[in-house]
Amino acid sequence: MSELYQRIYEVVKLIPKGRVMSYGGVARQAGIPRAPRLAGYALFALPEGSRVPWWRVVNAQGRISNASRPDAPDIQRVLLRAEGVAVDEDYRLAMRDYDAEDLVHDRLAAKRARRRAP
DNA sequence: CCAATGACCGTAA
DNA sequence: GTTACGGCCATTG
Repeated sequence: MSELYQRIYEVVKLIPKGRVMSYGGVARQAGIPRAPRLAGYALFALPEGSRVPWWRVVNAQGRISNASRPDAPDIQRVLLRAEGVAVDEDYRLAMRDYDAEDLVHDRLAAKRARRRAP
């Protein structure tokens, strides 16, 4: 597994329950601003029993676009709704309310600061 | 090595 | 609010 994938997984793990992030946002916070598609690859490559909350990642339009399997969008919607995220019948949600990029950015900054001066 | 591929993004209309 | 298009870049064949 590449080091890049690990960075992506670390970011996704920081998304709190009931919040989401775009693929581009994940890529940015992982330090690969021009490779949002890579986030998709990384999630596609996730093993079955992984603890990475992949369902909290949607596209920048606030829409579930998961084509890994035909029924994947429905699975993802069920998981999100179970956390209190309102997803409509067209698999869309309000990014304005749920985007956690700033939050994750702060958590990463705090983590880096702590590592620098424990 | 080159070409195709894709859980995408930003901008433009 | 939408959809369409060009660009991105690591992975795959």
